[in-house]
Amino acid sequence: MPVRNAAIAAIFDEIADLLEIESANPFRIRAYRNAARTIQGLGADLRVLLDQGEDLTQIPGIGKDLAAKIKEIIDTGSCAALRKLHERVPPALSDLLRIPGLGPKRVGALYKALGIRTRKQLQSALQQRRIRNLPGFGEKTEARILEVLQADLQKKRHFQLVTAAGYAESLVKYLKDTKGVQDVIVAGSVRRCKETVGDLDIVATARRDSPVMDRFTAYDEVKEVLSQGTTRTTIVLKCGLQVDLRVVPKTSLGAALQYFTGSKAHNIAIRRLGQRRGLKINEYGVFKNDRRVGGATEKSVYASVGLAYMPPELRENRGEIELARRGPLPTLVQLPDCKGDLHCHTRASNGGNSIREMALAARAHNLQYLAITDHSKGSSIARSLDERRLLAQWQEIDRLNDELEGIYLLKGIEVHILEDGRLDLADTILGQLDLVLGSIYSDFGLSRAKQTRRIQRAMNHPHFSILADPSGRLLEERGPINVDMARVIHEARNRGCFLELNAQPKRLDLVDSYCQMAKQEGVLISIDSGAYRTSDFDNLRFGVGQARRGWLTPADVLNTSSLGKVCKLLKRTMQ
DNA sequence: GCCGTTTTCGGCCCGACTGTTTTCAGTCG
Repeated sequence: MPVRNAAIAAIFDEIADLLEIESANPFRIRAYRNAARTIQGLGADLRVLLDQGEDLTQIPGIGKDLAAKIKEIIDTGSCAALRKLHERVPPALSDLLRIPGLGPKRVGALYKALGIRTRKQLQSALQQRRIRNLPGFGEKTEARILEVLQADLQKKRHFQLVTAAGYAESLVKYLKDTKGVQDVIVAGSVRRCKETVGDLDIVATARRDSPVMDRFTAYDEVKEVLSQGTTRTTIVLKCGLQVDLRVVPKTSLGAALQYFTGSKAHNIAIRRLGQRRGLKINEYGVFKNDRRVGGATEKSVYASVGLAYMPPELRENRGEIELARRGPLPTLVQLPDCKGDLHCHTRASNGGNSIREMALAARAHNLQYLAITDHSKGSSIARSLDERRLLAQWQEIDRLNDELEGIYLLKGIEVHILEDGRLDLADTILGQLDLVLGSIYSDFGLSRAKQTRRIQRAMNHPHFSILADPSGRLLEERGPINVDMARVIHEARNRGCFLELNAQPKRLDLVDSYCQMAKQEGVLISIDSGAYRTSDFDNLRFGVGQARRGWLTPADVLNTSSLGKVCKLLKRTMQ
């Protein structure tokens, strides 16, 4: 099994953990953490980059030393520096760092003073009250850690964006209805449209006498108040979602929003830029020698370091700052740019509504065209369509196209890509459709080589239009298939076909880094709802959010085109 | 360990809250 980026990032993170417990130079630790984060978000496979002879030190945060370690890990599967570290610090200690309330100093102290290496040893020492007498520990700390261990609270859940956004929107509404409150805005990873969210960050401005913090902790859904101050309060909701509320003066709103939207890596990079200009940037504003020079708006914060306003979805320190320094940022795709939707299901297969209902709902969402793409016969999904039922569906689509104004229905299918790459409907049928989505619905576990070949063969089919659900993943349920996506994207370009970004919250598939790759290759992405019922068209906004995270502009998206142009593009010509 | 319009050394983002402390270290985001 070849070493992948995630494994390299994990090794760097472990080195950082253990160095931290050793109280090593904090900047050296940060260098490992930064590198781990960069590697994880990297669009390209490091092994492939090395094979192509690329210079890894060109990657920000990777210098001579780390480049050599990456090469060592890829070549040998392990890292001598980590092995050496293990001789001094037991590897198990990095697990103790995951326990809230325990940081490197305390984990180090527990190990040095009491020899504690595991959760089990920790729990027994806590129960024997041996920890309260260590320097820096006390009764409260002992009780809190024991509580966390017993309740298994350390398992911090991640929530799908749609779920987190739902909680956030309710809370915003509740907080806005407080005396003296002016603005309440969701920041953090929800604002950046990350596919999963660990906690909510809410920024508010309020008059000094506003009871907003008390109202926050009194919210119906609160399970626990972790900390409460005048400017910051942290709670945990009954569902387990942690929420931070920050209250700042109106003049600091921009700085606070910028600060709490993150990402952390992006902010560090921005503040470093500020530092070089002699500026101090914090959540209250931009300061030059204690004189405020910006911070009322986010735009003013970016302007202070010579950059244009940056959409939240870009703020991941994945090259957006360099991009902004070179010239104007791309104008990212927005929901109203999407003129149609090329993937939905009806009652004919496993959807919940009729074709007419889906058409009317799409029109109500300001879409001009909608492709009906029920499942084909070979899929294991109940009531999938055979040739006979498909022909009947076409007649109904024709009738509706005659009847309905303002929405045009395209005839499509979501065809099952068989294990050997064939499609499970006859060519004569496929040739009569306006578009053919190809999806993988079985044999998820094929080897990388086989899976890649399977998709390439499917795309070879002259009537194949769009690779739907490209990775097949379902968040928290099923991981992505093992496939050489860079190659798939490249081959899609050669064959004139497209990739989908399925906007269902549990899919959000294609991921942002592959969207970027597709953009670079010139492969258009179709942002589709994959709707099963009329309400699912609401999900398109999450697909657009993901596309924006992948730096896509309207020109990079297939369904921003007019109906006429889309039909032309779908009639791909083999190259 | 990385980085460079202070360029091969000497910097490296910044503040809030808690608990254990008598002024601050540790943790967190």
